[in-house]
Amino acid sequence: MVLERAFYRRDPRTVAPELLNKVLRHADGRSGRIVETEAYCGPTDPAAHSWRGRTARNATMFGMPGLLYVYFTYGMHWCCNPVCGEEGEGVAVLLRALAPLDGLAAMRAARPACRSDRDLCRGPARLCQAMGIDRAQDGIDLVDGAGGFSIVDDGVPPPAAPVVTPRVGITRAVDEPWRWYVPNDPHVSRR
DNA sequence: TCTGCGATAATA
DNA sequence: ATTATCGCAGAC
Repeated sequence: MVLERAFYRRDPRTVAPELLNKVLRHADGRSGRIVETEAYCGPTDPAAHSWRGRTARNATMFGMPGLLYVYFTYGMHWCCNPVCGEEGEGVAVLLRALAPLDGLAAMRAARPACRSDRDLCRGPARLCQAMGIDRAQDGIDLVDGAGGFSIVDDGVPPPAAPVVTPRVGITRAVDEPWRWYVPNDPHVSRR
């Protein structure tokens, strides 16, 4: 049910499409189905935070697979990534959108500016806001669940034919087709 | 529905 | 200076 460490211990380009339709769960009851992901491939990927090696900010990205790397950007937003590959590789998958499943009231309360439930988790920073993920969750283990979060397989398989596109919001390696999303899902950030 | 822009601060 | 973004305003 809860994804085991071996699931994460693979190339992020393999993990990212397989993460589609898995469920991100907060221990407080909030949950959402993952509908959009991107792979970041470490020191060989100029768009990855780990491109120039390990720093204080990206340290978690070089940790054990199954940890959650949470980073701060644009002066006000948090985004989260399950760490993949082998420890020390610096590879991860950015969670870009969820279809909200449970705990919608708590999500709405966490995002007072949000008008429509469709937008609750539509975007990497929006989903972190809705789920209650920020600096306190950087480095938590999604496998043992001790940090209050886990990713579970509830039996819904990944789409047989996910949509593949270049990644969003980057300025380097812009042509690499390392974004995947569930076809025809209204909760995907940019269609 | 789409486009453009300002907010806001850590990082390198 | 740049940034793995968001929400609002204004146009259509």
